[in-house]
Amino acid sequence: MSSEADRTQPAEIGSTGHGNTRQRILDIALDLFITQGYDATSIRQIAERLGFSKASIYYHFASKQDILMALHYKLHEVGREALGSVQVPATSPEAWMALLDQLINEILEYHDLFVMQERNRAAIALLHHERHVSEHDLLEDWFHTALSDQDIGLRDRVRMACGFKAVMGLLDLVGDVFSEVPSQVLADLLREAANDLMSPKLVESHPA
Amino acid sequence: MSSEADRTQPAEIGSTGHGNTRQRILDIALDLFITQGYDATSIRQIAERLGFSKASIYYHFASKQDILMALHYKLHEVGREALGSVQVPATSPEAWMALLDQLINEILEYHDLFVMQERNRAAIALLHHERHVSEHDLLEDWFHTALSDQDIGLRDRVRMACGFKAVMGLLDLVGDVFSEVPSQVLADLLREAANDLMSPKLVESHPA
DNA sequence: GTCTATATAGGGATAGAC
DNA sequence: GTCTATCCCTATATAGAC
Repeated sequence: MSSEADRTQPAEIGSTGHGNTRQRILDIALDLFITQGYDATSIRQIAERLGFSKASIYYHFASKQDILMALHYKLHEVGREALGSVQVPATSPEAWMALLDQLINEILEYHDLFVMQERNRAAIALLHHERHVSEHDLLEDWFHTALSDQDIGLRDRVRMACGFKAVMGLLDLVGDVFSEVPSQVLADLLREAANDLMSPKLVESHPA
Repeated sequence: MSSEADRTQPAEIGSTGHGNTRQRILDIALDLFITQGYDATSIRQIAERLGFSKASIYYHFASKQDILMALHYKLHEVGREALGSVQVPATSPEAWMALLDQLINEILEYHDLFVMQERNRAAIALLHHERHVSEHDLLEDWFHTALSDQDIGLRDRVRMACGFKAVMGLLDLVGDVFSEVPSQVLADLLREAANDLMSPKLVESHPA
């Protein structure tokens, strides 16, 4: 999919043992960006955890923003991949449910990246603004756009939004409130709930 | 409820016209903290919008954190108020729905404060840590705690969580995706959806 | 209550040795 | 690839005049 490096699949399994320093930096940064936020995290802090000096970071990344960029870009890849199959926004709750189904898988697999994204909206918005990154293959933006479709009845749109936010919201709760629950069990219950939401009990206020 | 000042009700209506500078600072800060984030917002920026110099801010607030604190504290008040009626966590989806009902009202009324809170989690966590603020009368924390109740069946807990997250999530969407929809219409559709979620179509996996 | 000026600290980033 | 040393800038916060 990308141009050269395809060692970017399972994220962080160091090949031999000397480990990819670049990847270690990304792992540490991901953790700190989640717990402290991007702005409150200094290069010094990252270097400290790494066991190296501050300057050494700049051999692997041109700037602090570049680290954020790299993490953010991974989600772009995930988005492009997941959205590869569907192009046109889903205009029915049923089709929407199929998308939520996929989304749940992605969220479970790339949990930390999603959380990081959500907790650093401001910093990432700046990134987009300053570096002219296209946002159209980001999962969250795609869903947002789809929800803006005025051709869908308002009642359906609200329910679709609820389903979407319920799924995204479980992000915080897994590992906290639901830490004792296996992901797959949680995912199934979530799917069931979303499904109920997407097929309302009775219908009357539908337009046309 | 508090000790002395009770001019804190509708938030920002300046009494005469000279306006409460302190309140103007809070309004500006609230806006900037939402759009740029707490860390990325400088005192200089706030002062600039105010038309005053940087130092003048420090006459009204002891520190930048104090500004965040004041905003955060308002949500505490809201929480205490709203939670005054209920003490024991709601152990049934029906009781939970009643709480969501209240929550929707609070969110609509204090929309910006809620958004600010959500977008500056890290900074506010620091606040709690360094200043030993009790979190127990914050709406979001209260709901979180309630959801951890192991006595509630897992299936119900998940649905309660979904309802909660759906309600909280509509926060971002109002004014964006649903900007053309009157709040009350949106609120009603939201209530309807949450209600469906809280009373599943068929039940069998309930424990005891 | 608001100003100017300043103290102090820490951050991002670069230069150049090893 | 990593180090030490350093530059430069901006930020929070304070002192003291008005």
